[in-house]
Amino acid sequence: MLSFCGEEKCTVDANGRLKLPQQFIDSFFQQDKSGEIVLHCLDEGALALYPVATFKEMRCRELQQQDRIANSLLMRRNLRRFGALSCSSVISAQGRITIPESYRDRCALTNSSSVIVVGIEIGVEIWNVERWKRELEAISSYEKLRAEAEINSSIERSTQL
Amino acid sequence: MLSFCGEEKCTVDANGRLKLPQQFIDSFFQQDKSGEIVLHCLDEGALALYPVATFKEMRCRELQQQDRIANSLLMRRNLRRFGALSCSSVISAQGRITIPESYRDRCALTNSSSVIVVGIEIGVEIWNVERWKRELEAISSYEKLRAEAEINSSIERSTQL
DNA sequence: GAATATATTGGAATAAAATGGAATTTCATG
DNA sequence: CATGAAATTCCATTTTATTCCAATATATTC
Repeated sequence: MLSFCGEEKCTVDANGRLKLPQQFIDSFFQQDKSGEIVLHCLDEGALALYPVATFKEMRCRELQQQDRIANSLLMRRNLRRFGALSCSSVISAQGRITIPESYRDRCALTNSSSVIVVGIEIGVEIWNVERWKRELEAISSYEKLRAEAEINSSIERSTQL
Repeated sequence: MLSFCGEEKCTVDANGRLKLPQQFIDSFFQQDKSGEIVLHCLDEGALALYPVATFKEMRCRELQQQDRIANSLLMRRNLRRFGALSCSSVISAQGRITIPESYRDRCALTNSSSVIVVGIEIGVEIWNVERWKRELEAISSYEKLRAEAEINSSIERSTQL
């Protein structure tokens, strides 16, 4: 069974909680028996959920350079980005997670309304319905550009032989 | 559970005291049973709170070069910056800290009004609401530039296959 | 140096919100 | 159509936040 794959519609309840689809719950518990996960707001305007180990892997290098923090604005900004926009949570016995209010606002996940939960192989992302539609379009148009560029450069190369 | 993560709204009371969110209190006591912390005014116009050990770690390298102090204006200025704009405090039994008046002024934290407490992985920062909004925008626009550059160079590379 | 006034700190009470859990409904499957 | 699982809603409990008051410490004036 593939982990963290698929796309499902869910609803955020009146208190800002989200019941995850069963398959994703299983995927998270498979990686971490405690059900502990990290919520991280992406700049694209969606909320990513990662197993704790996956997130720590992403962050470990930067956190080793503490002595440079005092004198680097760029480093402090990075700490802010990951500190402020990430928090940990535990999947409850009911399979729910609570999304902090500021994260709901940032990711346009309104209470008592539908969201899309998307598997991303190493975790899941929670998207506002409208934003997810646009993201899919962006993915598609990028692929078209890249494909076109690849074909064009191939033809150009054959004319230079 | 991740330390020093998340973003929360709090209020400074009429006497310049701030009740920290429980999760941050826990993070501080986890690092230092005494609840002793360092307050440091950042040049970005926010107030950073670090566990004492973390602050010392940030400062130790510079403080070891005492022999150079007499001959370096830059070093003396750095000593002033960290000396004058840092002080230690203890989290009270009620989970509150008192912010010195001069620090409140510098960081635009007015009494009886809301502030944002931001986790930065190694400590927390206390921001004026408006300033934090601008800081997030700065972080976000930097990310967007970086993302755009990444996409462009990726397309360029697919023409070189 | 003492008395009064002022500011500062600590703590408790009330109000609000978040959390956990159960019950009902819905959906899918046999 | 029946059964089981999952999802949603609702309610009770606990935790957290805010406000207010008392006690202590500090400063000022006489």
